[in-house]
Amino acid sequence: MPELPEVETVKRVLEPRLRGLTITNVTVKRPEITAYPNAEEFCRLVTGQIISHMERRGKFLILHLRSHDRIILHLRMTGCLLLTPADLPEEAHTHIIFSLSGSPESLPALELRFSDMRRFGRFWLLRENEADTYTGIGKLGIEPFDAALTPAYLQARFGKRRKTVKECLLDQNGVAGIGNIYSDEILFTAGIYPARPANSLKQEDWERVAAAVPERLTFFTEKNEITSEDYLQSKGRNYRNTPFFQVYGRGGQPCPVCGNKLRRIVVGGRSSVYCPDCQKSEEA
DNA sequence: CCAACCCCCTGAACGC
DNA sequence: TGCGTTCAGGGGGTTG
Repeated sequence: MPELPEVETVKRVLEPRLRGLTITNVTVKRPEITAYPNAEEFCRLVTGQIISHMERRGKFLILHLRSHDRIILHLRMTGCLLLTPADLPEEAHTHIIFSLSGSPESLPALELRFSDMRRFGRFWLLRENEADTYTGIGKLGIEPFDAALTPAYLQARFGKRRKTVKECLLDQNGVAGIGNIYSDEILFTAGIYPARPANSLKQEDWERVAAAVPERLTFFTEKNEITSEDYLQSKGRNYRNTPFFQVYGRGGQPCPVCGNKLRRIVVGGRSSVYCPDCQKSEEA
């Protein structure tokens, strides 16, 4: 499910509450979820470790441990991370449970639970200084809020490619964190037809894309803001920014800018919605 | 290098 | 009602 704004929201909700907690036990119910090392080894290495802080990189979450080992995870399509009192019933499709200690004694014991209906999500554990040849984080492109995200960067990276501009935005090794929803939203804001070949974009087009990427991702991240109580209450699935989508999932409805009908097409195998009038296939 | 497929999984929505 | 098909916001792998 989640793209950068959702992963960032998970990080913002959980990070302050996880800091300093000790992982006293780990239960892995579906061994395939731990991509590296194997489930048994994963549990052995994680047990007893203390969480220092949490980070997001692209759509990955990284739990930094005080030992400088780190737990890395990717939610993929339906993964969900919940910090919950240990006595609450488990969500369906709960595959990994981290028992935690260290919260104030007045509060009930906590668990960090990973549930994932489609089981595409993955966990990794990397020891301090262990080379990361497993997760793909090392190949990720720049963060969307990095000052390095300039029109020149995009043009240099994608300007000669024949693939569509939408596929370029989805390429995690160019800019990390954009998925199918926000690529549509970004291209709508930039006024660019999603199936346009990247090598047909002009300087001014890349300028609009470079501006729209951080602007839209910031906007949708802020719309997702949620208290940790509401986050838990909604099972981590209350993405409150969805009413603010301008085009995603709105094929056939009126364009929020010009009122003409939004159209749905397939680009790079992904469903894509755009406004034929606001996003011309060629610049005038 | 690239495009065009395949795979991983479950569940919701839709058509007949 | 039931059954089959299609689709879903993630990524990776193989083939030609």
